[in-house]
Amino acid sequence: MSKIAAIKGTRDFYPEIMAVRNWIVDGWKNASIRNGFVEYDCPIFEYLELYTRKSGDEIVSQLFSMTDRGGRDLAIRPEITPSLARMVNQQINSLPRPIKWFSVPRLCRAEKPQKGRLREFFQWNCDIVGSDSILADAESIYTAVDYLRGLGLTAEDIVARISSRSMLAEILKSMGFADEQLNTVYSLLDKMPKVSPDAFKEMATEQITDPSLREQMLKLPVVKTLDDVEALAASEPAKAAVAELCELFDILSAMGIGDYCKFDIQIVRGLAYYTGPVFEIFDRKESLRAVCGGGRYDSLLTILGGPQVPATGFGMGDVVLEILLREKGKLPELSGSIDYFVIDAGKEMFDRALKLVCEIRSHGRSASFSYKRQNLGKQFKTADAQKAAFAVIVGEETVENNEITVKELATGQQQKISVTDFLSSL
RNA sequence: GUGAUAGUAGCUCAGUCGGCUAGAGCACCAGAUUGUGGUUCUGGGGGUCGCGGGUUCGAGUCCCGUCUUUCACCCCA
Repeated sequence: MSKIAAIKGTRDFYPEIMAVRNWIVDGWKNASIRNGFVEYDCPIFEYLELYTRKSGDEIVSQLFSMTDRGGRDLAIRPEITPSLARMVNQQINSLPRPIKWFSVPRLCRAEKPQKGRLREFFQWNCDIVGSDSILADAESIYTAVDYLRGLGLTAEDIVARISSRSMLAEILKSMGFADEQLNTVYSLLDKMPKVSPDAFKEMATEQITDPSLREQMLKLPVVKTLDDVEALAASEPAKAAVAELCELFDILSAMGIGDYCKFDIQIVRGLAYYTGPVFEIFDRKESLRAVCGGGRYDSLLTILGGPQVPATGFGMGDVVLEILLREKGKLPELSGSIDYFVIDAGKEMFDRALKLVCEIRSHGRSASFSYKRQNLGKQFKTADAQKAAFAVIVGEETVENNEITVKELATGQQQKISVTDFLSSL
């Protein structure tokens, strides 16, 4: 019989890797909780329409879909935000606002695997629903940076590049662009960092036929600061949008992460549903794809048949994050280990040793022992292989005066102690 | 979906011009020291050389296809 392989783009989490994953997920959960978010979850599959409603039919080729026995079209979740919107919609009138929810869903996308992108991964999501305050956007960005900063990543290591969809739209409109032309410019800006200036001009010439509009648009890549962009804001709405983004930066500075944040007009987040401030977090070298991305999406609940409710949030995947942390040497040494390994000094002491194992366990500490009756050397080897912190020897003196020998394996120091004292010290 | 890259033991790899029964290190298992490990010594298991076809007296090696890996593009919620 041939062996059956794992599906491409998926990972097996052997204990060593599982420890890393747990460490990452625990960090996400802690950061969420200390920033005032509460956890939720939902099914790993949904009606296909939940995703096509938001992203269009083209999305179907990029997710894993299936038909159930009743002929219903379903899909494994490629993201959790539509489910979040569905859940919020269902209880919209009874949930106290702002709703600050987080989740760490396992997601699947039918992608071609490459660096930082797999077909199955975990993604930390934090969302704030029911507030249109710029403070919510600030808190969303702060939470993501707070987590990364907590791992020891400095403003030298990472940067949150921030812009605003609504601001860009108002600027473009004040330049004379029509609503239906906006997506073209978004997509151009998004591609800009990947192509040469000449190639960029060529793309612009191709896609924006009106020469004066094109000339206006080509001013955008030159924009480096919010002051630059303010000079381009010709209309009142545009000025207001710039002012809002300035306020966001002021708040982020007040929160103490100003040095992690940088205005970048190129951040448009694809053609997604974003309606306001948007951001992506990168490594400073920008050799990796974004480790985190998010922004304001005020129309999603409406798209799913709910009322108009403002929302903002972000997602952070585990794949790029792990690569980044490995590169930066920020992954801790993690090893599964046990507290006590109990060794018998002879077959006739084994019952007593086994009893001690169970007593240690009932005190809430981990304990293990060898299944084979072997000499001390072998049992010590096993204790070492299992990375036990202490070895406990049960011998003649245990039978005679209820004493055991406890040896700290790292230092080699050992001492005799009564079983009673030992157990009460646990 | 497009292009490139690679695929030999659990892992990292060697394998000459196509030629005996395909190797090494690490890992794993077992022995050697009869109350002390992590760092000794000895031995062992484990491979249809990704899979399928072709060329050849003979294929890990050459050719074609296919699957998978890695990387980039498209896309990126």
